[in-house]
Order: sequence, then structure tokens, then C-alpha cells
Amino acid sequence: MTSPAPSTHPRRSDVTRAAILRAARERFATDGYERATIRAIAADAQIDPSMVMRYYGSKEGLFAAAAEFDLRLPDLSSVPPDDLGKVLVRHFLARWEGDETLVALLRAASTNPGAAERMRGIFTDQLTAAVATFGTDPATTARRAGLVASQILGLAFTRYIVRLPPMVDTTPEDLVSWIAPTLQRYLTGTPPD
Amino acid sequence: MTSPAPSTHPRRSDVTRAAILRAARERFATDGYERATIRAIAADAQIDPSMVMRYYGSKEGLFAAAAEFDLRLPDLSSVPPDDLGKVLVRHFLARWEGDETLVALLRAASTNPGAAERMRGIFTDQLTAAVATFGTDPATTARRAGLVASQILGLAFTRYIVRLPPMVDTTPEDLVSWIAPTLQRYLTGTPPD
DNA sequence: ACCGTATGCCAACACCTGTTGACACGCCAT
DNA sequence: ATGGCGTGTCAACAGGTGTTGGCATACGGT
Repeated sequence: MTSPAPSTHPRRSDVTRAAILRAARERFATDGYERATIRAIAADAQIDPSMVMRYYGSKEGLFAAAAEFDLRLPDLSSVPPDDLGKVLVRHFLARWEGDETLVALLRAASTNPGAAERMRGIFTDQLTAAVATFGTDPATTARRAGLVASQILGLAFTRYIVRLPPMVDTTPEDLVSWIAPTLQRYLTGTPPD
Repeated sequence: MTSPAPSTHPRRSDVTRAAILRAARERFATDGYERATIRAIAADAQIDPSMVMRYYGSKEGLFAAAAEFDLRLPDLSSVPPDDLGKVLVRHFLARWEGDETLVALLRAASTNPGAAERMRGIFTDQLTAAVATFGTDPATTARRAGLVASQILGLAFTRYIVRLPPMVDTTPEDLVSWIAPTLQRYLTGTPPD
């Protein structure tokens, strides 16, 4: 699914590498970093555990490769300013409803310092950059991005990790209706004092 | 600190039990369930690992005892309806700024199914009950409670677990100012659609 | 003073973990 | 055809894990 690097020749082991990565993402997503064992991942990919080591160096290296993630935020400058909240919630829900990578990262970030730092980077860099594209006071963008992250990650945490019944049962569109105004205010609202 | 059960005689080992629990809460809070080892907890409490087993049966039993938690929500019926959001955010921040038990539970809930279920119970029972005290449509209380939980847990997750810089640096009162309106709308706002 | 029992420590078990090295097979260019 | 190298398997290591049983000791009620 991800475009290969065109510079190097395709390796014969690419299918194996992909199988490992897919199994790793699934295990990390459901079990978290420490409970996901290399042996279990290798078994899912139907290869020997030592192959994982050869191709990814270590468990940390495997996780680093499996948890590569891009929020793929749309260009917010071309969105009607009043629709920002709605667009963002819808985008995030769609983004990780179909990709377990972020769930894996979310679970792992709770216990693994490296995963936490990666999550920090994603939401600091990508989200802050997106928030900065439209013109609110630059002094407040970091805080606005942090608040958006808090509501977005809280949504993900309660829906996909803790699985709070009301958050699991509510349809995506109802969630958008409820939560969009929150993001809208965090993004464009006047700061309280 | 917690009042002892008055029915049974105080045991000679109560101080040891308390030391174990305190060490366990700290380890679970900083390391999560799987990384927190019984040996490390015992070392912190300066006793033998086997004592932990005798007093709490197993690692799961120890966690169950250490992660006992009460949100201690105030009686919301006596709060001015317009102050509900402010009161709640302030309460939650104060509640776990001084008690690492909830951070322990939060970290553990990501990877340990039992911890996740306990967290589900806490926020389903205690929070839903509190939300139900004032008179909105009973059909929407569960959803309102879930939304409140999503923002509150998102705040905790970004501030105490991932440690997103903007969320760590912002003062509690500024957080209250920003987030209170969100909870206010989740609690008393008219349902969208 | 005495004896049962609670408290504590020590050593060990059985298992699982990430990780490593040696060995076999098969593809591919020469 | 024949090398070399990429791919894969097997077995093992060293360390850490939760957990268990046995043994010393000191308390507390009688």
C-alpha cells in the first residue's frame, strides 16, 4: 500500500517484510508494546522469530517501523473556517477507523517512552503546523493544537482503548455533531482570560 | 490516610501492607502494569517479593488493591447549573494532581484488560450517576457522560501520560477556562442534529 | 514462661523474553 | 555449471518474570 523506494532494487524478501509489519501492527494494536512478543508476531507472519531480528534489528526497531504514522491532515487553509471542527473530527475518525497503526501507537505510548515521544512528535509537529496555517495569533497556536489533541486523543482513548459503551455505540456522524463545536472553539474561539 | 476497617483487629503487618500499596501505586503509575515488577515494588517497600504474594495473592490482586479509586464527585445538584463545567474540570485536575492512583489506572488500562474494565466501571457508574442528578433527558445522560469522559481522559492522557508540552505547561486555571465550556455543553447543551 | 501463629527472608522452580550464531536451501549472475 | 549471497530454520543462551515452599524469628495471648 505504501509506495516503495524506487532507488533500490525490489528485494525478494519484501513480502516477508510486509507480512511481519502487518502482524506487528496488529499485535501492537491489540496487546500493547510489552505484551506483543516477537515470537507471537513471527508466528502470525508464519516465519521464524530470528527473521524479525535480521530485518528490523530489535523489538524497538520493529515498533519504530510498524508505528510510522502520518495524520494526513488536509490543507486547512482551503476549508471554510466555520467547518474546521467538523472536517477535523470526521477526518480523524476516518483516519484511524481504517488503520490500526494509530491504535497501536496509542496503546504503546502509555507504557513505552519511545512511543510516547513519537506521539508527542506527531501531534506537536503535524497538528501544530496545520493549526498554524490559518491566521490566529501565533502565540496561541501551540495551546490550541494541544487542546485539539486532548479532545481527539480522548475520543480515541475512550472509543478504541477503554471502549466506554456510550463512545463505542455512538455513530461516527453523531460524534462529529457533538465534538466538532469543541474543536471549532479550540481552533478559532477567542481565548478566555 | 484511609480509614481502617473497624471490625477486625489491627494487624501487626499493616505498615508493611501500606508500604507495599504505596510502592505499587508509584510503580504502576510510572511504569504501567507489565513493566512494574513485583520485585521492584518489593524493593521499594524494602521487603521480600514473597510478602507481596502472601498479602495480595498475585500481581493482579495487588493491582486490584492498589487501583481502588473513587472519583469523589461532588453533589452536582447543589452546584449552580452554569458552573458545572468549571467545577468539574477543577475537581478532576485537583483530584489526580494529588493522587497517582488514577494515573496508574490510566496507564494500565491501555494494556491490561482488567484495568480497562475497572476504568470503564468508574466512568460508567460514578460519572453517569453524577450526570443523572440534574434533570436532562435521561435518554441522553449516558452519551453526555461518555463525552465528558472523553474530554477529561484526553486531558489526563495528554498531560500526564504523553506529556504534550502545551498541555503540561498550561496552568490548571487556564485549562479550566478553556475546557470548562466544553464540559458545560456536553452536560447541559441541546443535542445536535 | 510458654506455645501457636503471624511475619519475614531465602532459595528455587518453571516459564517466557529478546537476542544470537551456526547451518541448510535456493535463487541469480557469471 | 558454479560460485556467492540472500533467505529461512533450528537450537540455544542469558537474563528476568511470577510464584511457591521451607525455615527462622519474634510477637502476643494464656
